[in-house]
Amino acid sequence: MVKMQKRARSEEQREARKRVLLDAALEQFHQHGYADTTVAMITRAASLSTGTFYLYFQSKVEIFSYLYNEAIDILKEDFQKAREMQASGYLKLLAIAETYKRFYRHNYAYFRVLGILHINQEEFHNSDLPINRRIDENARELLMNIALILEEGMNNNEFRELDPWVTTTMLWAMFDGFFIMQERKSLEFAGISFEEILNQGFALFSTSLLKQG
Amino acid sequence: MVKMQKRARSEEQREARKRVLLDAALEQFHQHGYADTTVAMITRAASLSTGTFYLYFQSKVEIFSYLYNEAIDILKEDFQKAREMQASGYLKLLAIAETYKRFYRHNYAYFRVLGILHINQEEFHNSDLPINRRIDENARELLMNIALILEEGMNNNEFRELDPWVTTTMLWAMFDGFFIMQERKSLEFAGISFEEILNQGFALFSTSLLKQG
Amino acid sequence: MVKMQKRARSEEQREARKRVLLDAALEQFHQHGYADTTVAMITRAASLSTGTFYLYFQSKVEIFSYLYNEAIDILKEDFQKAREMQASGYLKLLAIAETYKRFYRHNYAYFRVLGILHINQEEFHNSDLPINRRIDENARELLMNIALILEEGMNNNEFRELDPWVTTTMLWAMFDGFFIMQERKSLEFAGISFEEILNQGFALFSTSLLKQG
Amino acid sequence: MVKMQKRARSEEQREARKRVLLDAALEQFHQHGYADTTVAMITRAASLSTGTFYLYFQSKVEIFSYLYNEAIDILKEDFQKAREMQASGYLKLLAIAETYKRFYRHNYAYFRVLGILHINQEEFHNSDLPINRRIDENARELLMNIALILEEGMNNNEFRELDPWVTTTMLWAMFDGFFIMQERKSLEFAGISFEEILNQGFALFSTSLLKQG
DNA sequence: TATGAATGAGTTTTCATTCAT
DNA sequence: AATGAATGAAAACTCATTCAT
Repeated sequence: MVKMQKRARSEEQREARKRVLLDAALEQFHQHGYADTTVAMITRAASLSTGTFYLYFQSKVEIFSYLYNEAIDILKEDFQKAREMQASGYLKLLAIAETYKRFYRHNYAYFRVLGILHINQEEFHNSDLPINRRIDENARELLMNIALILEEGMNNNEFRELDPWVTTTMLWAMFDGFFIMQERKSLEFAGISFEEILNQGFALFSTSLLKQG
Repeated sequence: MVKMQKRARSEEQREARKRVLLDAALEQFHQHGYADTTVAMITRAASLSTGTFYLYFQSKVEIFSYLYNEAIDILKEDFQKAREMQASGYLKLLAIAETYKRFYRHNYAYFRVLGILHINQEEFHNSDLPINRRIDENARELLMNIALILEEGMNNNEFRELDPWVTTTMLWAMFDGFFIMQERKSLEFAGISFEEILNQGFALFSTSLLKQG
Repeated sequence: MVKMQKRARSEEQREARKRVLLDAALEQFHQHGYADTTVAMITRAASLSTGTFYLYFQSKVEIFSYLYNEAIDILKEDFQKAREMQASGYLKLLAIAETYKRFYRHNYAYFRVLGILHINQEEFHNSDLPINRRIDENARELLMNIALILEEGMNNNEFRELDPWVTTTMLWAMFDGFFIMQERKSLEFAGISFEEILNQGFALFSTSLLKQG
Repeated sequence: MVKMQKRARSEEQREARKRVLLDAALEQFHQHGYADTTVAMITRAASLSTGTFYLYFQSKVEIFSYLYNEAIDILKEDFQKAREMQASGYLKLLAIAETYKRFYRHNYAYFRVLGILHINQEEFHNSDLPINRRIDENARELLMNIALILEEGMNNNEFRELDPWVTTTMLWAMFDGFFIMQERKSLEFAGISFEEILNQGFALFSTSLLKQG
């Protein structure tokens, strides 16, 4: 019993430490990008030693993957809420768009993590971490929310008949594209705000989707 | 047609040698990605010495930028043709989509270069090469073709009234997203082909754009 | 006295390791000169890895600067003793000359470091290390000993009235010249020993300085 | 006969080219120091090609050696004049000092070459060029002028009896020291002008040398 | 468990010199 | 003889990861 508790406490501590490192990493990646963030920078920010890092994470890539996964978690939760709303498919999609905007405004560091992943892809391809499988799964679940909204809308005759999964993927790709544009400051350069482009994208997407104009 | 000598004396030969290096680099980047391609790998593939590389290019980033620029050139040429077609706006956009598919099928190495840029963004932000300005200009010209098609279509009452530049940017972002997806094998993972997603994207885009459903 | 462990944890051990590197560097610079000594050579001689070097010193220039500073330290200590002697100015200067000879005989590696600095000046001008400021200060203190001996001798009517600082500088320049000559083997070539020239120099200098011939 | 002339003319041309390269090199070394001057910089300044350089000089070291030798030539000529003056030994030495000052003022680029040699010694030690032997010989001749003045003065009972060659070497070392100091800006730092230190050095030297104070 | 010292592979770039033209 | 393109060795330094303490 006592032992159990001890274990529990230390497990708790372990999680707390992990959290500290994750937060520090998030901040550093946000500030300096992936390549220019060293493990030492993360641990310094977390007031821990370099070696400790490897007690909690296997590698620099791994901690990044965790953050990426968390980013998806954040989105997923809201996507789920959108899906479960009592409303038309159109409004649900609108809610998804809003979720994106919120995410951009209130979780900018996580938002950047999503962008950074694309930007340092190569590094991640080579790593074969279990977390990566979880990410894929998680991303699938995230997207499933959209796919279901689409499917439902089609069944309700609200949306046109399309392959829901292909359409979802396309939508997701579109968002990725927006992230990339934002990340490489192309939007800034073109004098277009992130929200503007997002709005436009959604407008086009939903217009096209709706059975009746 | 230029006979490859041991020394490139004429301007023509010089260009030929540059070409050899560019081709070698294209192949290496295609095979191993940017970070994992060393200058030595490029010169070895070109049967030249390391030092020679720096006779023709300032740095590894620069040669990549040239390739990127060439990729845009390839697209631009066809975009321009699409724009100058005697056809409806819809068909012109279709031609643009076809161009993309062709590019993907016949210029896969260049296609990857476009993807790689996004992926190694950080590296490129810091470099302040003249070529980068040219790239920006080139990309603008490329996109201008789309913007003009859109504008024309709007004037002809074929397309709905939208901000052409925002819409173009959005379209471009969507394509970037497709590149990224392809690059990180997400499509493969989802069991969707690149062409399929591209078709879908265009279908959605044009459907939404056309005044009459 | 500090037992050499695989890891230098204490400050003391850290200093010991620094010492090992300094000694290795001293030996290598002595053997091969500055330019022809690589960091790898130093660490190999110290049985450490390249990376470790940069744990203790910022750069190759820096470790050299430290050695240079130590060379001055060695001289300074003896210069100070000479200045504090209970003796005439003449004898004090003689003691200084002796110090030089001892330095040459017993600290030849350090002696060469002094010569090498002159020889690789350019390299050092560009580096803006904190140690360099310390060196300047240290050199000033070293010379101050001579200046004070001169000043005292002038006050005592033992030496002729001259600007002590200019005279000190001149004396120091003369020594530098001897170092250089030795370094470039000119003396050897002329069939003159270092001690001989040193004696002669001091003889001339002091003769001229003394009020009464 | 015609052939002879042709030969003569081309020999002349050869010398002219060499001169152009030497002048260009002198300027470049003066401006950027030895290490930071590339062969390409020299040939560019001479409006010639890199390869041509090696038609006239064996290496970068060699051209430097030639310049060094020329610097000695310039001094030697005036030293000789000083020696041949109808005047006391003291005045002759004074003339030598004046020569030095003139050299410093009017041939500063050459002056720096003398300083640079000391500063890049290592590089020169390894090279075993014939010119180096000539330099040694030339330097010997240069110094011989001083040695002869000293010897003559001793014979005339004007100077004290000393080993002329050792004394000359010492004087030369002293000058080298002044060059070094100037080169590394130590004098500037100490607030002492080159001429001041030179005066002081000569004053001390001659005072000590003269039989009667 | 925590620490942080040690490791060492890995890569860009320069430039004196050579040599094909 | 002149050119300038080609060569390729060489070296400092970083940083993710390991491992002695």
